[in-house]
Amino acid sequence: MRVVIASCSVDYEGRLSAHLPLATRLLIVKADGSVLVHSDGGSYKPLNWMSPPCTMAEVSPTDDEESAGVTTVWVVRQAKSDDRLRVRIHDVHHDSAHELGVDPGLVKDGVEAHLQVLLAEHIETLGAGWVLTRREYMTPIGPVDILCRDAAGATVAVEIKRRGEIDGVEQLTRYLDLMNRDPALRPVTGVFAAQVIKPQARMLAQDRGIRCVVLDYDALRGADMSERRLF
Amino acid sequence: MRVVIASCSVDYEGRLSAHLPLATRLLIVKADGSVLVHSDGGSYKPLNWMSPPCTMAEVSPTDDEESAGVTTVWVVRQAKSDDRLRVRIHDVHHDSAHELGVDPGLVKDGVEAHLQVLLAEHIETLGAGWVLTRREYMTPIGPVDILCRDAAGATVAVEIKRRGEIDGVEQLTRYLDLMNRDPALRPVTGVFAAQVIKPQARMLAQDRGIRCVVLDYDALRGADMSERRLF
DNA sequence: GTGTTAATTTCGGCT
DNA sequence: AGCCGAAGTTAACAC
Repeated sequence: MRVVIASCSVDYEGRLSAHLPLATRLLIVKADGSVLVHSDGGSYKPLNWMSPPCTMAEVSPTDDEESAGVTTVWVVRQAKSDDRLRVRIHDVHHDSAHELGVDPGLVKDGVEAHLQVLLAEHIETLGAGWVLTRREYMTPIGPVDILCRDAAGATVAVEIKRRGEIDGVEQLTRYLDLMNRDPALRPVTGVFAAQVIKPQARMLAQDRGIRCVVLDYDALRGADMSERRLF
Repeated sequence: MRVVIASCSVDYEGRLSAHLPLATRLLIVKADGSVLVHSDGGSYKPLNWMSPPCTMAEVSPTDDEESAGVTTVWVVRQAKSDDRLRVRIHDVHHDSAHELGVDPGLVKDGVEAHLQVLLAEHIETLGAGWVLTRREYMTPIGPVDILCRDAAGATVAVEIKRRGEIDGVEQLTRYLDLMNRDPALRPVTGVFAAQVIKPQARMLAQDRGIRCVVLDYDALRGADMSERRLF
């Protein structure tokens, strides 16, 4: 990986045309030839970039560029499309290369989908005698995370979030409104399940007769592990 | 902006939990306190990050961490949510800070939206006597870029792309199918307009009775400029 | 490989 | 400020 701090202007031609006026920026050249142009702000998205597979060539500036103060030009070309990036470098403040090796990669955990699977497999967490009807129950306005029946046989719609906020309660409310217009399902009650439920969301749920359940992810996973060991 | 190359492990807790095992990576700390963790591959998306507004604090490792070889720990906290990032740094291969100044920002040009405005203002480019009905004509499956009438008064739907590829033809086909089911609009023909039209897209369009038009962006802009000067 | 959908999406435009 | 939709989206997963 090569890391460069330099004043430069950048032009991209591809799905659109884009131009970056002269300024000091961070340039990153990765091992696969991909290039990122970052400013000292914004989010993780670069101002400009070229995705792999691509090739990076360092060429001499044209006469016009040289008289404008350009010392080096990077020409980056996409291998499959005809996207191209031209980085006109003026002053270089830093330039270093580093051997990083392969990255073991990100391990994600506790994502909503995983919580959903675990809760569906242990639906009795919500109450003794509860039975799973199905996961991802499709409605015209989207899938209900879990549909199940309580001990009395009444239908319950469950909305699962890692963090319970107001928009999750709104989502569940829309599902409940819809399903309660269906004579075959009515009456349907709601459970809002999350690892953490924000006070505002809890208030709103309470106000709408929706039960809030705080999920213990480690306990659910633990129960799942020990159960799998038994069979 | 601070640029660090170091072996580190990273843990993120927030909307999800994520862990990066020990490896050498590029760490970027921007002026607003935001942090990016990049590997030597992948796309422009970092392996892990913290978006502004956030605060970054360098703290001493715990005893456990220190005995595991950790020399420094970065604790990054989101200002508004309780997202947090913990970067456990082992060996530092590079560490430098740079003053970048404000970035003038990206200038986009030739984007589809601009083409759409220009073509709408010069719809006679498609044929003498053609009249604009409206831009961004909404349908249940999305907006049709331009709806107009040809010299004979027949309705024409125009799809505009900078680069005409197959998916653009598919998109226009969906609109045409839909609109031709509406007795009030029927019959609706299609024009696929782009600065460049790929042979495969042209073949598909031809096969479906869709007319292809190559747009000359500079000519459209030129016509627009000279016209604006007149009034 | 191809298509479909989620994302710690980000980003811009509009109400 | 919030809502909606596009993005040079990217990335993971199903088929």
